[in-house]
Amino acid sequence: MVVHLIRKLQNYAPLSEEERSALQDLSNRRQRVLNSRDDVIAQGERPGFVNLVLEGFACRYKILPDGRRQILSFFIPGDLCDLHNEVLGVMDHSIGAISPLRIAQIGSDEIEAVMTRFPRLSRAFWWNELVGEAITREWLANLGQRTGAERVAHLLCETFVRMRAIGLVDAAGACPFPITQADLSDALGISIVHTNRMLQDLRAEGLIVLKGRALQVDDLGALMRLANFEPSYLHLRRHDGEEAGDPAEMHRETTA
Amino acid sequence: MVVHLIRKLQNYAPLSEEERSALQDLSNRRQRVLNSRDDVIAQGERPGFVNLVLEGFACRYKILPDGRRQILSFFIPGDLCDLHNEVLGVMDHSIGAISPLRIAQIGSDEIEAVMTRFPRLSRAFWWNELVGEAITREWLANLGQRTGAERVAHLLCETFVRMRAIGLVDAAGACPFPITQADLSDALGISIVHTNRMLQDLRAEGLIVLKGRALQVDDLGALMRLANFEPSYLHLRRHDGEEAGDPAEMHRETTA
DNA sequence: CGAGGAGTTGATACATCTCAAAAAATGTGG
DNA sequence: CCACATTTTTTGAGATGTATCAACTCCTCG
Repeated sequence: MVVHLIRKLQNYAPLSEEERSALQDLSNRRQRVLNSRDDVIAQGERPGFVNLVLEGFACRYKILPDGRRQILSFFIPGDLCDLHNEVLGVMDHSIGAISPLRIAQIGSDEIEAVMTRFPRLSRAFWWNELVGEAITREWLANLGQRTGAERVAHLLCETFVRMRAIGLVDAAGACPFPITQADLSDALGISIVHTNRMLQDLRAEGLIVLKGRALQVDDLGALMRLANFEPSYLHLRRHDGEEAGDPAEMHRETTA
Repeated sequence: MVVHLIRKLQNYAPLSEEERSALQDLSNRRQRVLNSRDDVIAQGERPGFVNLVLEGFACRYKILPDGRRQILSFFIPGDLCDLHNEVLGVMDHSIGAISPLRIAQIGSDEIEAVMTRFPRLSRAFWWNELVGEAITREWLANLGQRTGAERVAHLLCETFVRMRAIGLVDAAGACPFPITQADLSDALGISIVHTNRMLQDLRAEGLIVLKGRALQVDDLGALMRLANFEPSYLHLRRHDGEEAGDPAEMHRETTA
């Protein structure tokens, strides 16, 4: 659904009908469906396309020489991967599907054309890229400074807020969350067992319900406090965080 | 010294005399000198300039709500900070001087003009940005997957190789290294005490000599092996790493 | 209904942290 | 160039967060 991308970009600037349909076009031309754990593109390959996540979760990850895996970021619907990576030539990391995944493969030239035609869209893409970098920096702080419990809580906050921003949190305060505990631990730099225990602590305190590939946040404020989560790095419009908020509001936009 | 920037960019593409003097120009207009620990720009401020490090080390860092500090990257001579950060508006992190520092402050418009006039230089700047992001990703893997000893070794490898690439490693295999152990530990996510002990292990094994704000690497191969250091993410020309190499080679370029 | 993936549990080991203080290096003003 | 103040590095010892190993249970899905 390109609507997720549109919702996200509108955090930066409102888009015209024309701009929105240009995005719709881009995403309709060439699509690809993958299973969980399939690679969108692997370390060592040359990027041919810009990938737009339409449905499902993906991740950027890196395998160390000795086999350890670090997940570098999660992609949720509306996320754009590797807008500029062709400049480097060879991928120094991989992109893989976390869940069943549908993506649009967009040629660099097609993106280029749209960006030339719609300068505001071009700036919105830029903004989007920079927010991605800000998230990576926050992850660095997460791994470097926070305890296991904080890391887990922080990642849940981040993902939940990002999902909310694209309208994927429902009225009950729940959203799809297909990330396994093994994936979480590779993202957070802690063991699976420890991840499991930290999640149970969060459950025991009544902050979250996490089961069946879905995450429900019952007390976002408390979760944010526990994590030292300060959402400004996401550069979204709403920085409140007091309560999960009125989910109805998230549906205000046209559903493309 | 703009020569460091030039050397670095020439890892991507050779630059003409004209292009090099354009860079020289950029860096001569407006300069600024700071003491250790001064901020170049602080979290919350709006970036006004692109900063080019001419002499000394700086770092990008982030202060968590509860005061903990994470260093996100180190800047060495020739590094360009925040080529595009004006898009985000407000800095979500700070840039501070690690050592006495001299920087050039370049207006976005001046950079813009040069990039328009010299497309190859423009692509070189791009490449430079992307290498910066690749380094950040590697740091994530470093914090998430490596042990304390490996982290220390890895950061030393990275810094040493980057210094070598801009010609700042001397014939004895030594380079300036003004980073304190406290800084190292904030970058690596381990305590000062542990950092100290890991450094001593490296010394005891005869891999490095680190004292008086200088780092000498005596066995780069062994250090790289210990760290699981795989330099391809730096996207430099020489990926050997067998021995510190012939430093004379690094002086082949004109000294601007 | 069976199989493999995902989640959970308990027990033990160890890497790393914390606290506290000394030693060494560095900078500064007289 | 010395004396003092400050920062940085080093050391020791005890506390603890997290990893590891191994087993078991519970899902999910074909």
